[in-house]
Amino acid sequence: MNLQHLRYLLAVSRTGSFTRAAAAMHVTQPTISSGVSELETKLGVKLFNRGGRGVELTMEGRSLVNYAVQIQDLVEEASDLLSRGDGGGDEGFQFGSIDAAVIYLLPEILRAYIASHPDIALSVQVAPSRYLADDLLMNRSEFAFITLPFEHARLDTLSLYEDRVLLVVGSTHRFAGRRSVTLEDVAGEPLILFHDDSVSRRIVDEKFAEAGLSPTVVMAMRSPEAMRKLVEAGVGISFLPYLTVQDALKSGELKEVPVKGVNFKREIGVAWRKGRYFGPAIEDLMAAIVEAFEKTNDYHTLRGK
Amino acid sequence: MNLQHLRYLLAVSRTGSFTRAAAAMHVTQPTISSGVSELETKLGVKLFNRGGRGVELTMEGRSLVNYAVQIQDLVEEASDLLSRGDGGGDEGFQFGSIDAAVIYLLPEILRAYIASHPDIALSVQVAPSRYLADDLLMNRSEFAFITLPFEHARLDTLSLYEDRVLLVVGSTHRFAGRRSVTLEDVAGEPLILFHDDSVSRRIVDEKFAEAGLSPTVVMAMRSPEAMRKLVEAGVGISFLPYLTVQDALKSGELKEVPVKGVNFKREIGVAWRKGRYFGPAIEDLMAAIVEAFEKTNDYHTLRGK
DNA sequence: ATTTGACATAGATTTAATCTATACCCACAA
DNA sequence: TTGTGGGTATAGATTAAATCTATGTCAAAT
Repeated sequence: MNLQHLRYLLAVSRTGSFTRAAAAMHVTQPTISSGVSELETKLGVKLFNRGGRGVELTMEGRSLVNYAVQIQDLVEEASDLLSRGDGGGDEGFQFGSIDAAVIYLLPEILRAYIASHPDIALSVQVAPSRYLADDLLMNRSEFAFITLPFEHARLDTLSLYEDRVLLVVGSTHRFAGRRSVTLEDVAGEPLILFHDDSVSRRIVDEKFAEAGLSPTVVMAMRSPEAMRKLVEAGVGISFLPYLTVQDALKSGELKEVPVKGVNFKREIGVAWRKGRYFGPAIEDLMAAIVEAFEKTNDYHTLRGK
Repeated sequence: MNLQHLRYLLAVSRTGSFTRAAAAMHVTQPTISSGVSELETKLGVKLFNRGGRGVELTMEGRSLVNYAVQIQDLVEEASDLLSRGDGGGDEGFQFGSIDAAVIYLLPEILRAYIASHPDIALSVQVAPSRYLADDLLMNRSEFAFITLPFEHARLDTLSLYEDRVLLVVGSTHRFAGRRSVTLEDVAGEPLILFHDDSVSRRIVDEKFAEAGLSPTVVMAMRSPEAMRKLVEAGVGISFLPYLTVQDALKSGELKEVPVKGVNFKREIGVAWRKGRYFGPAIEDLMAAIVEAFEKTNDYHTLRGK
């Protein structure tokens, strides 16, 4: 398969005919015929149903067209970028992070990096893990701090930090003084949890399911800050990562209550596109990060160096 | 530029040498040389700095490598899909929607569609507009209901429905009986607004900025349902789309208060990847949608048919 | 049945990719 | 400096691929 084949495929799908596609591509009709039929042979599927009056795409043809459009767009975008001359991008880059990491894990590392790289403009995108993964896949960010485990065929991940997920209640809640509670106790309370597309939520759901319990979820949200406020206000109780509630625990606005037989954990790590080539500015930051978390060796192993 | 060129580029970037890349690709070294130099000529940029001891990527080279990896992945994914034989996908598809649309605009259309297409399994992804756009671009969904205006070079959009955005307050709030309030009045109240990556939020922010006011935003969220609950509970007041609060207004749990000189609107529409080829099952649903909103002609114009 | 508008096939021709052989370049060491 | 080794560039021959011209075949419409 090559790009020419895909161009012919698209021309035929647009025009609905080999002959008209040939005219549009400024080649002769047999050229289109053999191009398409070579594609069909290579892939082992029929792409068009030939009729006496033009052709129409098969199911498989449609699938391939949808890929071909994407591939062509990428090729065009790449050529445009480089031909225009601003293909460097030495002056800054963007990375992604879940809010917990950017608030509690990164400040010191970033401070040092910015001090030693005054000419590099950093841009941080804060969002939930699954959206950061899209940014990575679409080249909108270089790497991202996300919640693990996060399996994706095109991403490499490296775990950096393990965080406990605690049951927290408002300081006036009736659980506030308890030495511990059971999972049954928790299931009977109004719960404020992460949305069900989040890793932290999945961990909690699994435990309830194991125990055969169905908790009462009164609100599902994506922002731990908002959840913390609602728990403090007594709207419900919640499972939140230690990082996001440590200050509220110290100040006494929230109370941790151990849950018998339950020990929730989540990992925070860094993810990047497999095979991605980092420039020196980015490689420096990655080095600082993996050093801060003492994962330098793991990182080099993953990057194959 | 063709796929072979990109393969050579990647091989050189991996091995750090034309000679080793040649060995890895089972061709001779001059083949790599001419392939790379042809790429460089076509694009008008130098991709590698040649030194006496191997080569290293330039800035532009790195950019192109990052595209090349993506392009190769797509090509591979497409071939795998079709070669494996399950390239059809006639039995169902996924589309995206913001929650307001799926709750208030679509039920009747979907009911009719499912009745007439019993063998098609629909899957709906509910998320904010910007994330739905990613799903479209990455071929994870066929089309999506999003908030407009939403400009993107690779997406076509069609506006379907215009929705008013209202100031709503809890039934016991001191604004509840007022005939109208001013924007200044609103700026002094605790406000619960959408996150600042949402279209509806942007509309509101712009109006405040025009008037030179800086409102007190006590909470920013993505879920209008959660926002509605908080407004009903008296935590603050909010600007919410009519669609999402119509029931609460009728039941009296919320009150609308007109704001002098302000008339917020947002549009809901459908978006899809430019040039995307819909199968008959999808085309049927699109037809039902554009007919329900009386946009059939606009749709055909956009699709060029 | 015949005509017409299309796609398929064969063989010649042009074009592009690749190979062999050799020239050249740079860093490093004597 | 001057050779030497590891590495890339260039030329010309060769092979493979893409495309063209000419013609065959098929299916729908009349």
